[in-house]
Amino acid sequence: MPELPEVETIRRGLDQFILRKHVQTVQVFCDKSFIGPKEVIFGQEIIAIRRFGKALIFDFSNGVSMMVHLRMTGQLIFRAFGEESGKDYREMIEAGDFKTSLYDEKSFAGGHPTDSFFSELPNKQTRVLFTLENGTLYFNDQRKFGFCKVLETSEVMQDSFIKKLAKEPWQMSVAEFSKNLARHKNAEIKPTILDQTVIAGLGNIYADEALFLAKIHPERLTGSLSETEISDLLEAAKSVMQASIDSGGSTMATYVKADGTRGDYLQKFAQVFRREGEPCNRCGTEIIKIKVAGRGTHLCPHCQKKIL
DNA sequence: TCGTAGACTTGCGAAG
DNA sequence: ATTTCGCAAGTCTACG
Repeated sequence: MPELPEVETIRRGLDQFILRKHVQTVQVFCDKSFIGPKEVIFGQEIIAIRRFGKALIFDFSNGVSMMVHLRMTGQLIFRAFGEESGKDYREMIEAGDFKTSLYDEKSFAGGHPTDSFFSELPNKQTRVLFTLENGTLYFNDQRKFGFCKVLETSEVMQDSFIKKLAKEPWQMSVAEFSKNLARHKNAEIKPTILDQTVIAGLGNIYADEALFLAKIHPERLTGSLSETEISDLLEAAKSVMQASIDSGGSTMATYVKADGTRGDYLQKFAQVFRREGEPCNRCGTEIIKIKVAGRGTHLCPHCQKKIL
């Protein structure tokens, strides 16, 4: 799931609920999903929740940190004590009380949208359960690609993933983006911008959306982009991700409004992603879906020409 | 060094 | 209706 905007939304939500709270216990249901000793965070206060690209870092009061990466299907769900069934939460959502906020006073959910957002927890997909002072945080993951990893706070920046991560589009100059792109001159532009060491935060959805906005065909060779196109692409990456963050947490807010139907965010905001067969909002041409570097890829064949 | 295919893992929905 | 199969919002590794 979660690309940068969703992870940032989760970070903000967790700030509301669990910052300054103490971890009482940690239960690990799947060994693969929790790396390192869990005991070192027992009793510790969460003093910060940071984000680097799509990764979250929880800092504890004893100089220990925990990295959480949701990969494709991870979720983080907080429920205050007594809200474990999730029933009231769903009723509230269905009643339409959910406006722009992603959460009420008692619950929060973010990540890959599934029924786990409002059904009873823990469930079959719960990999790790954190008991805090005020409620329970569930790390759920349909597949087991995501993970929690305990490490020293001082070692966070040396982590193999964090260390290689490029800047996020808001911090990156056109010159730096251009330089990073130049390392992949002969690769197609789409896989190049999915590379987190080139630019941080884009995943399959926002890569397609950014390329559409910048009017660049995903199979164009990276080295063929003009300076203007590179600049437009960087702007587009900022724009599509910022819009998603500003929408107040796309995945959650719109998912629940759709009464359990998946992809309402996409119906509402996406210009190309999962819109194959539908008309381009810009020119009316039918959006197509192709495969680029092994990934499903959506584009408007009129707005995004392969050859200039 | 660079580039792509495969692996990891589970469940869903389309296809037959 | 039941079974099969391709595919999925991510990243690392292996191999040419």
